[in-house]
Amino acid sequence: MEILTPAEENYLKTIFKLTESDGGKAASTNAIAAVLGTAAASVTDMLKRLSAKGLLHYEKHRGASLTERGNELATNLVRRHRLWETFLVMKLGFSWDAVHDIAEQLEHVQSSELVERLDAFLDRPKFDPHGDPIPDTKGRMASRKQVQLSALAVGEKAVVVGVQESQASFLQYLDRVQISLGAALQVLEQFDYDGSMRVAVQGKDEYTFSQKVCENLYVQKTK
Amino acid sequence: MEILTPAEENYLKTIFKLTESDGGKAASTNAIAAVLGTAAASVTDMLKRLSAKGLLHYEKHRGASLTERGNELATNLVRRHRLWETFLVMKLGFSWDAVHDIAEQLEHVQSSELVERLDAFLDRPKFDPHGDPIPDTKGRMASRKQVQLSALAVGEKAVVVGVQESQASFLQYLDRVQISLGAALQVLEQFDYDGSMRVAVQGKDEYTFSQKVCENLYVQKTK
DNA sequence: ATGTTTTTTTAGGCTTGGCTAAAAATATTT
DNA sequence: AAATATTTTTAGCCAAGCCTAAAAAAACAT
Repeated sequence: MEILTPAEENYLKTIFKLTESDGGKAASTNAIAAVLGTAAASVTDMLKRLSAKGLLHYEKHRGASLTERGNELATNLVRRHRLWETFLVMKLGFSWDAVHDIAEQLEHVQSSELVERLDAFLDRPKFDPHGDPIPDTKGRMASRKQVQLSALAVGEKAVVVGVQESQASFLQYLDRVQISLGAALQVLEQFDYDGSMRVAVQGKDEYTFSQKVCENLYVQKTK
Repeated sequence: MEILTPAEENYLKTIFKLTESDGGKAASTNAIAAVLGTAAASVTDMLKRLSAKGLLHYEKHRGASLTERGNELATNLVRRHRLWETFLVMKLGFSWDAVHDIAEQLEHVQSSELVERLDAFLDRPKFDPHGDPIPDTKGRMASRKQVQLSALAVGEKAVVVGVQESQASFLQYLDRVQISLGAALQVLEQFDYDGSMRVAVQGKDEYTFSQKVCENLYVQKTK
């Protein structure tokens, strides 16, 4: 496992995201520069260096795409980022939209044992607080895109697809309020004061769920 | 709050430790170089830069000592380091001697809100797993030097001076086994298998304490 | 007090990861 | 297909943080 600098890791991550969101096409110099907020010339420089290290394929004027090794490292970085975001929200009580910048720093801490223990501490979550899947040690991840119930706006409809923490007491509570995997929900009202929500379950019953419940429930939006 | 690079922070921390352990005398160039593992010439360089930033007093051939501002920043870094070490041991289950290198990285993450929330999450601990005091936001810290009971060797004697987590259930347990603040202990036997210890309490009763108990009990060594 | 040893500083270089300005290659228009 | 516009690369520069080798200052010994 070669060790990369934070800057190198950020390039890999950026190229990873760009190629992913653009169906596997090579990432262009300008696009990378735009994401990282650097000059295009700096990108060209770095692409040469990373290419020499075997982490990406690069040909002049032709953009960059990750090698298998580069992909592995980038996926692992995404894993670290999403685990830290989960930690910040679930354990430290940050709101899910305030954690990105801190996770950007934490993701560069080098220690595979730390990541492994953090994963275990969080009960091996499959999704981060934004609903993005967390890759496992081998880079595999769920493909489903889900969000916390608490992230929905009034009026939105969704289907329950999972829970973050699956303690018996929480599952019993869900049973009590008629919620099971696949249950259809619609947000009727939101109370900023304590983060609770009034929600229609299966189009008939209405319940008010506390913030804690809303954050533990994962849903997929529907129309 | 100016932002320092990790390298700058490390210099401040080193000078902080050196002047502290040497009764306030200025830290010498060579001593700093030895701690950081860098060349003396590099230290001279950096001392000039930090002096220009007003973080330390530096005169040629006369060593360096922190200004008030430098002291503040260094103390805050120590706070962050010790909080992260506490997190790694108490929450992630690292052994207390394996956390230093990881904390060295985590301490450089820039976010005062993160540190504040981490502190709260850990129940505002006063000492880290090595028994060193954790400075509070204003830089104040306990002066007592204490260690976890689990850090003692067979035969060593000590006096109970505090607990890490002070939930009612733990305090009740202590009551049950005759332990209160100031109780005299002597380690009679240690079981590597599960980290438990047989301990003499007040020179008369003997109890076997689980690893969890031994890690939650803070003691001061006696002869 | 003078010479020797140790410590510290200066001088000059190197790498990383940035920058700008100009040149070259590629894409797009007409 | 030629002209124009855009993208990318090259060339040259910079700061941070490190290095080595040599010079200078301070400390120690005789």
